[in-house]
Amino acid sequence: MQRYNPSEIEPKWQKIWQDQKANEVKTEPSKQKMYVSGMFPYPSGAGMHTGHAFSWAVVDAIARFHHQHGENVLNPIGWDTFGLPAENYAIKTGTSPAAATATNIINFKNQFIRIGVSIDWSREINTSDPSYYKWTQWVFTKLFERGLAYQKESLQWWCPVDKTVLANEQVEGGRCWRCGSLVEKKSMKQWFFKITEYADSLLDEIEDLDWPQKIKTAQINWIGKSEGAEIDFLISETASHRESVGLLAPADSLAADVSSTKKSISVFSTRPDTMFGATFLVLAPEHPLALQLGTGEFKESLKEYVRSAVKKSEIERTNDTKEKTGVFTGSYAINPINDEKVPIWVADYVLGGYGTGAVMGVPAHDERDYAFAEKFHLPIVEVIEKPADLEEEIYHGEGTLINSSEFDGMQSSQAREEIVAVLEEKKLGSAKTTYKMRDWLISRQRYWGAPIPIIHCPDHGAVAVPENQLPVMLPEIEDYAPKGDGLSALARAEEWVNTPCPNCGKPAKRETDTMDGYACSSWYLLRYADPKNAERAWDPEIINYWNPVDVYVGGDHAIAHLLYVRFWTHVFYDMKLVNFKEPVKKLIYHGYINAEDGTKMSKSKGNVVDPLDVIDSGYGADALRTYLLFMGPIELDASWSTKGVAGVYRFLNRIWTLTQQYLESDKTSNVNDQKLAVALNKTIKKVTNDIRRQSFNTAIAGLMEFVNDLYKLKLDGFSEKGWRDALGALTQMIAVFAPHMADELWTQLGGQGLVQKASWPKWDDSLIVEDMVTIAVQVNGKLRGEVTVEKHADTEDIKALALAHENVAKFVREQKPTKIIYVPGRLVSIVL
RNA sequence: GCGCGCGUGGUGGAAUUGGUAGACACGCUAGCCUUAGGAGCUAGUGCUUUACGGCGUGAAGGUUCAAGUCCUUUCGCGCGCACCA
Repeated sequence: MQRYNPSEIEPKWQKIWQDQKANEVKTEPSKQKMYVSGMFPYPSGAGMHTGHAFSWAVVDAIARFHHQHGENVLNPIGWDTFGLPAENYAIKTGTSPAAATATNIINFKNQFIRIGVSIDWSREINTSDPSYYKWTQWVFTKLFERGLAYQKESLQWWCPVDKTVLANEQVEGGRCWRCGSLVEKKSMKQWFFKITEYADSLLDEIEDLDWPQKIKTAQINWIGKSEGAEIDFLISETASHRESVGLLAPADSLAADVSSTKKSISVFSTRPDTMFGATFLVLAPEHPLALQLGTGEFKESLKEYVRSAVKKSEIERTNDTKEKTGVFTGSYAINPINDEKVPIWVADYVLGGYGTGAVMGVPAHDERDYAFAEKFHLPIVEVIEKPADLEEEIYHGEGTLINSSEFDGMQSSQAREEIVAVLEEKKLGSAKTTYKMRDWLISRQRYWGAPIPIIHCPDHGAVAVPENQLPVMLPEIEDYAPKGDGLSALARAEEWVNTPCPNCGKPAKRETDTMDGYACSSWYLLRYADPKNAERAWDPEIINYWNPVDVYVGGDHAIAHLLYVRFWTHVFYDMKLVNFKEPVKKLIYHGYINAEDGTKMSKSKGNVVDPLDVIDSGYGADALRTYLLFMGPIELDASWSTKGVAGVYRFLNRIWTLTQQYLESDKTSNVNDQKLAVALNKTIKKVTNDIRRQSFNTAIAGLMEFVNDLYKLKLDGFSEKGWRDALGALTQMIAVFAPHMADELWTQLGGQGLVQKASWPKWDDSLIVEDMVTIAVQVNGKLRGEVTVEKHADTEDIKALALAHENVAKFVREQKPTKIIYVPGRLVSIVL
């Protein structure tokens, strides 16, 4: 008997799939399409890890399942190759990032082939290939045309180690997402994408996405919409007249929307209804007016405070959240609702980057303002009636207004609108919505990225490189390292930098920053559908057939990538380049595979499981993939278990052995055919439905159960037809998880062509219900027995049978049941 | 602090709409078999009890004939955001 030997059959079938181009698909609008993709990998030198294997075990199970349903399945792959690791490696070793990337791609591609994923290799894309980044640059120029790409001087996150700026989304807990060093704030002129203009649009569509709730919530929180009002507090002349001229100098750094000519400070508040309780103003240390408001004796301490606060890292400032610090400026402002004079303070608990960088302090109804007022002995005025049973000092809920002159007695929700109306009339405020999300900072002072296609002309300013001059090729250079002067290595490629202005032909200079790698990954899901198009980024007709992606699989990038890709698609929709707003219908966000001890796999701990080692050690790719999906629900984190792989291998081996036994035996009988039919139809139904809802672990459990049944039933025998139906369907179903073995067994069983070309087995519901069904019997909610009845038995007969049951009768005794409930096919509940 | 999710055997987990809790697998125990292989096969395995039975889904209440599932309170864990006004 032939033994199950994955190391022999897996390479054999991988070659056949390659030779037959088995997974290449064409755009055929008449056919039902299915587009499934994993998040394309960054091909690192270390090779594929278990996370990749897991992602693509999921992707491939879905792809193959739909393929077997006769759908036109697109399962592409590409390489996300721009970025810091390749560049840092290049700097360290002196090889070019392009060369290192090319080697890594070959390596990764071989590894993907070895796990047997049904990828359409004709659609492979690579973001650092000029034929790809030409179109990334083209998108940039389109955004620029629409005013969605712009340059601005502002304070930005700067990674001192990688010597580049970072987007907000790339700063994790105050640290660089790549190297983990503490980031700093640096004022630089940078390129941005105006994602804030799409904040509402992105927010509106979230609800309808078939995405995990936690990702949707994370995005909603990140966008952070809050509705309220912007309110102007006039600076009191009496306190600051001596400084008035100097005070009104234009803002120099942070863009707070303070119109200095109006001599006022704007604050943002979601609670204008509490305005009568605003007893002070607080400015962020970064606020453009902060220093200028200093008067007399307060000037020095203010200067000192601002200097140290701005220097402090964001981490330091947020870590000591308990103790509030701040200084009085010596100036006052007028509360526009009651004309009260309130002191202006500067404190670092107010953030420079949110709202206007200034707040009105309402200590009675805000915990932070309360802590601040307590510490500095500022007046606390209650303006919303506190519920009687509330024990805390501060009430931040809604309620009835008090101490608010003509608004007394009004409900806060109504007062909010009326107070804003009054302010609007006085031209001292208006309703306003703010967002936590900032514009997407996309320039990087690094070499290994798509050059920003802009030429700076002395006469015309920033000019987009015309489409016929794209791509702006990355020049070959010797030294890739950034020098920390805020310029990328490209700035030193003089021949490349100096170029005529596309408008006037006069000498001009290229932009030397490159684009954030996330720009490249914001449209690749479109390019897969039309990967070879040299005329344009994509043909809308093709994209509108394949896209949006039906199922997108990944375990990372909850905010950054998954928000950016939505943003670009919304823009493309507005540009009429696609006919859908959302790029991804269903998102599967799977968990991590941890090491055997439950901790994160890491090279330094030496607990990394290399998927290729698992394959090579003899278990094979089929066992690896099946095990990864059997570990548990895919959205949960799981810990690797070597014993677990062995168990799944044993299961595959049992299928193999059973098939060989059938092929070698000549004895047939049909004693168990009926039981077999029941088990088979049940299994097909369960496995089909489980795979549909991505419950792979239970689908595999169902197949295991079926195989166990086959072993038990075969002893007495099946007919030839019984065997063929069972093994044929089993092979087709296991193909989703263990495709190599499936094709091998399918061929041995005499199947024509590849398993995936045969249509998925169907079940017959009428065959699932056995003639006799077991009904549980409960007395007062406790299980007391079981009765076996015919499937169409009469309800009254079943109830009678239940009461007659020996053990049941023992518990019922003389008592007369008050109620007998029958749940068809399941149980009888007797209530005494 | 706010938001989201989760608590089930020795372990990973199952129970799709309230209807026999613990499927399937790992581990463990016993037996059989052997061309000693990463074997294979068979049976058993929630806790407790000699048994009948009793108890069991983080804890405490509640709704119901019936609750892992629904409601209230509470404890613990994980993730995301975090002085966002």
